[in-house]
Amino acid sequence: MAEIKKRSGCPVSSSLDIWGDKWSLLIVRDLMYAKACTYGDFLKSEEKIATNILASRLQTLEAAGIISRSEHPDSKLKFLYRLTEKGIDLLPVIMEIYLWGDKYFTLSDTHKAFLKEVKKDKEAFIKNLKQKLKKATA
Amino acid sequence: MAEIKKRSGCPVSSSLDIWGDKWSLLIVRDLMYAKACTYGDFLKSEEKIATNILASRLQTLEAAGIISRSEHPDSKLKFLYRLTEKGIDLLPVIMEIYLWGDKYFTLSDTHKAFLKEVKKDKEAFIKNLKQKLKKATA
DNA sequence: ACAAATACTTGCAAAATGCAAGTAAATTTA
DNA sequence: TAAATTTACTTGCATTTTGCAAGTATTTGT
Repeated sequence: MAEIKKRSGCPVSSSLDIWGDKWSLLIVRDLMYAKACTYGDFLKSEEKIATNILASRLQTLEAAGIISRSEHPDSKLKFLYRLTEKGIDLLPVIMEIYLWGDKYFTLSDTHKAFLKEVKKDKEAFIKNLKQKLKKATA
Repeated sequence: MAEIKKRSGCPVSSSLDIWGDKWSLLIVRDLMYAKACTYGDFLKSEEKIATNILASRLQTLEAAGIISRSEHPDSKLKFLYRLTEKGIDLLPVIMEIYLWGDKYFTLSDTHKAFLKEVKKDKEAFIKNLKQKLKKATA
């Protein structure tokens, strides 16, 4: 893994240096829903990430301490990826992106329903989900 | 401008399709501080964006309705870029990135001071800044 | 009239992305 | 128990994006 170079001391810039691309936050999104995913689970996502890109992003995110990789209880063939606490802390970012998307895109009924829930009480929703995810931490 | 292709119906994915790269949100960040920037102003930022990339991103962001381009009152040579309301609505996203960065990077005193202010009352800070930016809208 | 400023554009090399196929180990199936 | 399948990747290659340096056209200031 080539280490990540910081373009500046700005925390926004440094954050984007790590996960500022079209795929990283989708991996985080998947883990936010699923709590734990295998490599194959990520490949199944609607956006169809290429397998080499997935491998590369998983490595970067793990190196950055945002996700963890551990053995699957059922099989030595599988591995489980989860959010670390640092990764869980990206949840507010993801949620604000969802809310922006809610305002400026036409959403499916599923997403509409999800965001209706979120908007009822954003803080509570995030807090609750954070707790659930924290319990699943390896 | 090639139009932006959506990878899926997920609002997070669609958002990243527009501004999910290492530069777009830094442009938004600059406008959040400065209210209005010229092309040259963006080039002066610490991260040193390449001029062709800047031109490309400004076009994309304008096409997406996130920023506006208008004439400079002082000179026909200059143009002013500002956030539209859609762009201003990205502020919560940026602020959550700031807060994540605050937790996981070592910050300069300037950034520390800034984030201390934010954390005193996040909602109020965002609301206030939104209003200020809205007044500056072209 | 000439030089400087401003907002880009262009050309090219390097890096990242995307696609398809391949590999190695573990597990399931016949 | 041997063969087929599953799983997590890796590899090779074409395409796209990025980054750097230089160039251009218009306007402004001297």
